[in-house]
Amino acid sequence: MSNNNFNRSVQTPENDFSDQPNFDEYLMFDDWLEEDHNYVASGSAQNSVNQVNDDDSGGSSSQLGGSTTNENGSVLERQQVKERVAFKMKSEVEILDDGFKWRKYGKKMVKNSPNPRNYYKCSCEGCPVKKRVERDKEDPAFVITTYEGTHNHRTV
DNA sequence: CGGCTTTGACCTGCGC
DNA sequence: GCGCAGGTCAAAGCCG
Repeated sequence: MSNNNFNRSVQTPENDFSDQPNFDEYLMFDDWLEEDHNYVASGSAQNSVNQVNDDDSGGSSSQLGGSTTNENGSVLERQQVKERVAFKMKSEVEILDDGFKWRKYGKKMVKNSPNPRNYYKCSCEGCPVKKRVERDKEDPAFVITTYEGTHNHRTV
């Protein structure tokens, strides 16, 4: 299954990004739907994010995972949404060489952040994967990347 | 010349 | 029903 290829690349960022000098820290969320909502709506979850980055402890990240299981409807809803993975890392550049080739198709100012959000599609024909990239509103040194979908091909 | 980025406009969903 | 915000499209310009 080629899914594994994509999963592997996002779940072990240190492998793919080891040659990127700026990644002092990174943080990854599996199925970050609820956190994403909180982040956009109020920024409350973002404090947790900062805590994790500040502390870099496994306990904090499990706190994020545990907070997503309280609503019946949203669990079902989440299962219907295509795979989404978000992670935040310390980087000066927004365009990371993650093994795939991306084409920018949009840029948008978002309400809760002074920084624009950039939209990218995988430029491999037929591949449905998209990603959003935005800078942390409080820590511009951090970049928040959200991958949506699964690559149906191997790395470019 | 081809591919990519930029940028404004348009569409859609959601909350009030 | 209206307004707002997010997401996508498409034309034009730029760069290799």
